[in-house]
Amino acid sequence: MPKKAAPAQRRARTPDQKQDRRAAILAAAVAHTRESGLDSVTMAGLAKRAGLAKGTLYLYFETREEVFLALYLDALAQWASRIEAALVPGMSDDAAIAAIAEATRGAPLFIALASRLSGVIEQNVPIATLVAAKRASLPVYLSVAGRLEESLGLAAGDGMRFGSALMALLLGAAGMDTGDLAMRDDLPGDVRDIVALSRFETVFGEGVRLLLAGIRRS
Amino acid sequence: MPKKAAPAQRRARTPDQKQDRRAAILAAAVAHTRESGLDSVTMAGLAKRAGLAKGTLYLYFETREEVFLALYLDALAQWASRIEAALVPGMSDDAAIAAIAEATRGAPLFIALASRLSGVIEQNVPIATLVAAKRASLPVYLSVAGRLEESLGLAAGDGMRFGSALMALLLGAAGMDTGDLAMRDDLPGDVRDIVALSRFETVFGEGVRLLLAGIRRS
Amino acid sequence: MPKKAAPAQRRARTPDQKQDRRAAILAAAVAHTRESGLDSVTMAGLAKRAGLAKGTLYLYFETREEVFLALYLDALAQWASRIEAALVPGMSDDAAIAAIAEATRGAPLFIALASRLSGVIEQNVPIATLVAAKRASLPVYLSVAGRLEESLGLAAGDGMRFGSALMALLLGAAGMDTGDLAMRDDLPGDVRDIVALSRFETVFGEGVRLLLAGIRRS
Amino acid sequence: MPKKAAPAQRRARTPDQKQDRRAAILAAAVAHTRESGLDSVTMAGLAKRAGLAKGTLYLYFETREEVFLALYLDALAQWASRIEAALVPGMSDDAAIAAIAEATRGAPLFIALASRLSGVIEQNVPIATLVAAKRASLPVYLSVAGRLEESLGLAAGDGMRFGSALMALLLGAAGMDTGDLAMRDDLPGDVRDIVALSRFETVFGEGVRLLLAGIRRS
DNA sequence: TATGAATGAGAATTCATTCAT
DNA sequence: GATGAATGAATTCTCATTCAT
Repeated sequence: MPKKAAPAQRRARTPDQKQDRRAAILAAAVAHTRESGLDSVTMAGLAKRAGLAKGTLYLYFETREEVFLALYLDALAQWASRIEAALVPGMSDDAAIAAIAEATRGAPLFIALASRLSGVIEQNVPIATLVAAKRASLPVYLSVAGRLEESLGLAAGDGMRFGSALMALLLGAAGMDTGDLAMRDDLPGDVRDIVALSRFETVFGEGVRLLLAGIRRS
Repeated sequence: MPKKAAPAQRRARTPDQKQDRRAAILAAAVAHTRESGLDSVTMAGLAKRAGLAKGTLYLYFETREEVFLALYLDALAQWASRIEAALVPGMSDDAAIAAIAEATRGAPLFIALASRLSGVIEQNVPIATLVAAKRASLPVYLSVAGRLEESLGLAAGDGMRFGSALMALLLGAAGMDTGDLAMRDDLPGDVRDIVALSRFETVFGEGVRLLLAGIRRS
Repeated sequence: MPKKAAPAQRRARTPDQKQDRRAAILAAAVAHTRESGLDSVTMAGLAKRAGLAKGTLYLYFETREEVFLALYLDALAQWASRIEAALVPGMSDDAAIAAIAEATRGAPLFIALASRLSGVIEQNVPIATLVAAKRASLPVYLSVAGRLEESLGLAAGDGMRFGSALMALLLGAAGMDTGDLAMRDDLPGDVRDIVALSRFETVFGEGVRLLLAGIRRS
Repeated sequence: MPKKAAPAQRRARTPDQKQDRRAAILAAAVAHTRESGLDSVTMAGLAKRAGLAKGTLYLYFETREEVFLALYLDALAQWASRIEAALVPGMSDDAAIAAIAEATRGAPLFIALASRLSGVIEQNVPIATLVAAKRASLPVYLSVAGRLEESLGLAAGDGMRFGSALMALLLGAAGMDTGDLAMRDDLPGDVRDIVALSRFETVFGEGVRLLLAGIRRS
């Protein structure tokens, strides 16, 4: 007796529907990442979470890395809008530093993705997709740079210089962060002190302060 | 099921000989990394390259990550000595910036290892080894910080503040670097320009300049 | 690093086909065991023998132990049906003893699997699978027990008591069996006699006789 | 500068000293087994525990299995003496059953070793050692058999017949035992009942009762 | 006698991707 | 468009045993 196949997911025919489904996949990825970390994202898990079959994912993204790249673009846009919202013209440097730190604190996904961007993601994505992504990200960078200039009173061009350094600092400080290590109670006190030297909060906060002072002076 | 054994490599019996063998393993790892990248290092490959049996590696390092950690400590020491040798009291800021950039350029292994330090390496190493590593690295950091202070005429304490930010910037700029991407000739011109924005040289160089100006001002 | 894939074996799409494929894997395992013993079963070997890729095995069994557990359930069912077929109401005790011994002789796989059941298999199987297996085996035990009662004229409940002891005796006698050892011609005569004391046939046969006499008397 | 080797263990020269060292190794094995189980015994662990070097072990035992075989002979002797001490002439069958069960309960090492005897140990031991072991164990079996006869009033020869079946039952019941499984609280009630059917205590106790009744009747 | 450095075979499992249906 | 069965490469670590010293 031949059995019926399991009923397939309703097909997405219109561009809007396809866009929705794409968004649903990304949402599943975000949710999974929040719970279990970026590295544990698998295509199978994503599919199940999105209520789709594994193969279907490949109708929307050519590779796993393409999912991450799309995720990155979303996260970048979000981070940018948080930063821009937090920066207001005429604010003090201290306030700006605090605002930047605060906006960044809330964007762990952005940090995780940005760290992997050049190392892994860009190596495994069709060139056309990469070109599109680069083109899509430029205006975001420019926008943040512009906002930095106007809110901090920087000279034209300094927004981008400051922004680039800021981004590097952000990634580096995140990479140096020892995470839960500082909380292990089996660490000797002196070692705990050493570990504390590379806490994200400290390194990033101090670094931003220096960068801002530097851009003012230059 | 009893296994066979077999004599092979001359045995390292004295502490000195054992130290040498350990160093030989690390040297093999460095050589392999230089050719094929850090991620492609496997214990089997390492063993073959060092002319040892796989099991022998585990007499010297408990896990693969412990190899990396040892590698990091060596690379850190080398980087530090390059930096310290390049920094001389009384040098101009521009000269210092160039010296730091130059010293770092020659230490790609250090950068690669540092990037993975907290993310992967520290998660997979016995706590005792980690403690030892942390304790071993502190004097190196302090030494670099001291050298920064004396050569750049920084106030006490500013060497460490500057150094931490410098390290973060270094890692971040390395992480942002798009590597060979900028050289692909199938990239449209506008995209190539975008990619160029995150070249390591540029980002790191500009960033160091800002940091140094900032520490001077603060 | 993306992996390649490749089409190969015809796909099992319907539940029936999947059941067939599952059975084919188990058949491969049985064949291999018969030739080389249970302990030499490897997933790689199984895959090759079944004409499948290694990964495919894991679509049907979550772990190696799950294969063994499935094998056990099959072997149990077979052993039970052999026993039940051999036991007929009204047969003499001697005939029953001979029948049980005979039925068991032909089930070396069952014995091998049963020996490992609690020691290894049950320790490495998802709890849900274990529960299902336990539930599946109960009716078999009950059926054998019932058959023992009706064919041997045992009181209600005595079938299970006798059956449990029988199973223990079976496993123990199999475990004591020295196998080929008795046939080595480099054994001194006196030692050969000692070894003969623990031959499976002897120990099991005598033991069953005692158990049966015991259950009759009790 | 050549370093001194670590001071070696004082040499055992007289037969007594050698015997002592051998005993020390076995004692280490017993201690380890009690803590972590038989399967986790490694030659390296044994050496460390006995305060010897790995190579030294091989001066006293040719293979790992030979250690187990020696362990078995000790455990057998102990179990036999417990059994014999517990069996007194004129005792009731019920008392005898209880005594046997009790004596066995306290000999988990004996059970573990006996289970592995023919399967693994005897396969990996030099034939001469095996012959010696077989010859050494016969008088023990005979002694137990004799004791069974005199304390239970069995006919000549029945002691050995009963004893063989008893041993098989013992091993089999131990092999069927599900150990900690019965205590897992994530098991459904019905499954827990099934698991309980193969508890060592129950199966062995009931089995001995049947065997004894059987030998009385035959 | 004692040491301990060196050996190396051996195996389970994951998961991105493809493509027949 | 959607499905999900099939693929197969890729890698760490253990430990009994040997033998040069």
